[in-house]
Amino acid sequence: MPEGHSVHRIARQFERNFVGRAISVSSPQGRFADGAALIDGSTMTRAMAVGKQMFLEFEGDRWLRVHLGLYGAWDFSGDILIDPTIASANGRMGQTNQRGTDPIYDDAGENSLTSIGAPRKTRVHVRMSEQTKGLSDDGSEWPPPVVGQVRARMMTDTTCADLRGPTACAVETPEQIDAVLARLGPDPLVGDEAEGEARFVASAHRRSVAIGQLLMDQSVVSGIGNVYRAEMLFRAGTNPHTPGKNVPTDVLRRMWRDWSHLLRIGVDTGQMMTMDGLTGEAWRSAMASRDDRHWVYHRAGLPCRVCGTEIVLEEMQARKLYWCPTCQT
DNA sequence: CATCGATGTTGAG
DNA sequence: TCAACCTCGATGG
Repeated sequence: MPEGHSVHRIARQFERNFVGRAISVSSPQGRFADGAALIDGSTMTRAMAVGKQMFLEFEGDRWLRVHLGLYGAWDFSGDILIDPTIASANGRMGQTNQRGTDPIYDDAGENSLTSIGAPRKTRVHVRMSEQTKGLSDDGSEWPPPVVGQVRARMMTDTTCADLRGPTACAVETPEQIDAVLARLGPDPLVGDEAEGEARFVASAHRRSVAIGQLLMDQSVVSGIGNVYRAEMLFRAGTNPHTPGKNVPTDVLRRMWRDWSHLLRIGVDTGQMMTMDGLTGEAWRSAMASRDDRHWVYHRAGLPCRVCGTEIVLEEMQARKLYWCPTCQT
């Protein structure tokens, strides 16, 4: 699954295009039929993301909770108002293309609304005028045909969002939502940031578990996944195996602030930009392909960009962990 | 065209 | 600790 930044971007799309409107909710695939019936036709009143969880509030004290899991994704089509706080275009959010970006929101240009040769999977269609109402600019119908397994479809008069492959998609009560929220660690984009920092530092510093595991623990800090974990540990110069209690609190504070920084960049650009210190040719080179965009992630056996040591690949909690044994001590 | 692996979590054993 | 979930781009034949 996309890490925390993508979920915040998706929540912003719902905020802009669905909140305040009556939503037709269905489950073309059928597996969400019961839940869909509970909220079908009601007005969405709020959309929010906390870490990798998204919460959509409907009138009548009903919430839809969605977690994309490893390969879930949302497809948006129809009229899409682009949130000014995020970059261009529209289409599929969540999964990433071969270049490691959110294709829909990649502001590199290729997938923008005005571009040609957009990737096959990108469903870019914006109604241009009354005359073409009911039709999209790519010639497809309205509502869009269901393609493949669509767990949930949410539609306003003009905008459609299809959900596929989620780990969680359930209508819940405010109490159930509170219970989920209570289990989540702080998210730099939710609530008071200084308070979040204090919570993160305190909970990480009291644990004997490796910091590499703590960063991935959604009850310690929300939204970090396997890519950001590896990159943050490299940026902090920290050995992933260091017990949380042995990581100096000032280093933990720097890690929290780094996460806040990286998350904002991710939300703004739709890319997991972790080499933001680079400029000019170095940046262009780093952005050229997904495998060239990170300090250590997906670089097993390659020389460390800083010291030349071979990047190590090991398994930590059944997830691949990449790190530089020389730079991270 | 078949198979693999992935930015994740849950629950069984 | 590991299988299941159930999607799709990448990879190899």
